Amino acid sequence: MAVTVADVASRAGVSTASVSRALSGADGVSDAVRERVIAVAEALGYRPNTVARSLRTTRTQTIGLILPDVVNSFFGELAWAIEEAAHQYGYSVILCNANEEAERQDAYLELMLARRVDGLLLTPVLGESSALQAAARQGVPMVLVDRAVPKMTVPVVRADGRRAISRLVDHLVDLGHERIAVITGPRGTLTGRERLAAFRTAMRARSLDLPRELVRFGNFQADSGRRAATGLLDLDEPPTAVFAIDNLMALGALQEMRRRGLRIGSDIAVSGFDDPPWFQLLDPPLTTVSQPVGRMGALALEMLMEAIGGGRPESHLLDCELVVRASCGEPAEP
Amino acid sequence: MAVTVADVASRAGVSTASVSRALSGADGVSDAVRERVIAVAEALGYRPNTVARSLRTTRTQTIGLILPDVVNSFFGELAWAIEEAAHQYGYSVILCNANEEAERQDAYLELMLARRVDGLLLTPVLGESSALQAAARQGVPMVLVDRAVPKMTVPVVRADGRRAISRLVDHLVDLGHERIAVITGPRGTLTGRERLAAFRTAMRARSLDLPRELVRFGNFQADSGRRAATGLLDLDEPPTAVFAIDNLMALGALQEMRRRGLRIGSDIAVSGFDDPPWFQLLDPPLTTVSQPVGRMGALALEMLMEAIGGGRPESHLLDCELVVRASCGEPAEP
DNA sequence: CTGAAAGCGCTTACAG
DNA sequence: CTGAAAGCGCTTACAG
Repeated sequence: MAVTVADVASRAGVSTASVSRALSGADGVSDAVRERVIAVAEALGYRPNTVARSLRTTRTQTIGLILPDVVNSFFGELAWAIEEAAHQYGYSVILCNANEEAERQDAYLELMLARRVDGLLLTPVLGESSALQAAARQGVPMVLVDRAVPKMTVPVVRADGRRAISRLVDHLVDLGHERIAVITGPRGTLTGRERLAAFRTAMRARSLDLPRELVRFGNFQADSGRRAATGLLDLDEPPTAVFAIDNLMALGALQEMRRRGLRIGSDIAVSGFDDPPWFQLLDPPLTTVSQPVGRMGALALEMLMEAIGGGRPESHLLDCELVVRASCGEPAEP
Repeated sequence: MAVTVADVASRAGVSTASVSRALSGADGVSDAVRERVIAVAEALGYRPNTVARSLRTTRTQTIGLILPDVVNSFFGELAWAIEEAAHQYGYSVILCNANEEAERQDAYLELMLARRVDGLLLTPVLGESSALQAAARQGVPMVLVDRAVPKMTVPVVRADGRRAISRLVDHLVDLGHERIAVITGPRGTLTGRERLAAFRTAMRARSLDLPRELVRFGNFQADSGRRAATGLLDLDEPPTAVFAIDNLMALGALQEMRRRGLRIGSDIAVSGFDDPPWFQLLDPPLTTVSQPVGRMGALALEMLMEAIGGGRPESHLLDCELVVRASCGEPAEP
């Protein structure tokens, strides 16, 4: 039913080889033939079948993107930055939401491999993943984003929050806070551990204590932020400032504080991580550690292109930025 | 390099036909052969090449999703609802962001067709689209989401805001507002026209005037909301309430109001459209007309499955809900 | 420059 | 139940 190279060839009175060459822009065809073929293809409404092409060339011009939680605006933004960059390179992206479940991630990984994607971009979920190890061992071009996996040699692009977190602690301390709590990610995650460690280091640098009860472990989702805030606020001596290490846990914590009638910025200082557009719309606007999401996405894609081309891209660590707004007690902008 | 059916066949001592049958679960193979083939496939790490399968079966188990603006959280949420539903049906989704540009939409459409997606889900951008018309004429299974195209017979799933908008106007009027402004979408869009018309009808039902200067046309993006708010607030007699018909324009309007130091809910009433998670986090939480995004996505996918199966799914119009919070002057919940 | 032919890895009538 | 063979629509050595 659909028009094929054969149709174009017979109508143009040439071989399918010439049609293929003419249409692909390869040389080895006379201008006369090329023009005729192009005209005929146009007239017939020929649309190359990329499935057939892929079978022949073993390239699909498609990459797989597996993200752990797309409700999290950080990953939402990341997905679109990647999609945009991919199209720039002539690649399409198939995307999947692992929902922080290892089995789901692995199932999608298998699916991507069966679909013969040219490369894989993923933010691995917590836990062992045999599929991931296998794919890496097979040499599937792959780049990790935002999360590294302990003993894997796969290149990864991540953001380093240390500098910004240290500046955040300075900011809080300068505003008079000493009892500062942190809501971090699961113990098993590098992201959670690193940000917690950075926070702890920064506190120590200011000679401040970080007692056990002020460290709460969430799971990067809003509900856990709510629960963590509950625990903190119910303390005999609650913190005067709270730092949540992702935007969803910050959101949950804020909801709980609001529910209790606390005024952010005066009754309690709050700072988040990531910088979704609505952070600045909150009252007061939220002070936060912002990751360069767009650059991470674009860079991840470039690295993947390099890997697909047979190279061995290096890992990258980008710097985060402290965005000071009013939620820790600063005067709001006019 | 990768393991193929032929490899499995020779190792199992059967034909490729038997391998295919055994692995696909088709009948026409003895249990003995089936078991042997499965074991061998497993041992060899055989992963079927879906590209080859697709070429043969002319089914790709892939759908294309073209959205106009993924920064808009409505479409972000929609994308993920669709992705989720698609995977339930064993389909993968290739997604593209048309960025509200007709040429980009058409380029992606061509790409999807070349990739031989089994079906297409899209929210058409404003303006003529020959590619869209052509695809529809060719009978490509297709379902429109959120936006209909005037003379096209393609099935569409949309949300009807009329009832909720009428309730919103009642709500505002009951709170004493009479000078109510609306920030609507581009004149050319059905969405914009419909919501404006519904608003106008509701105002008339309450015997209220809607003077020209209180109707502002944006483009569904935050900046235009900001500009519209500027125009409204600069009026000699500014409105006491503003209704923005999408979440981004509401966001922009709120930013401008905040910039001017207006207190939402007391100095000015604001209501939005859609219901991203952070609407309830604003101070005060935003009253809004909420669309059933998840249901729209799931339904769109079901309709597309029907179309792919050769059916002619009917269009659907879902109802919106008015979510009353405090941004129009109601007391906040405890 | 041009074409005949092989082959990418599957699935599926067609025989037996 | 089983297999030999054709064919999906391309691209690309290989000859000429």
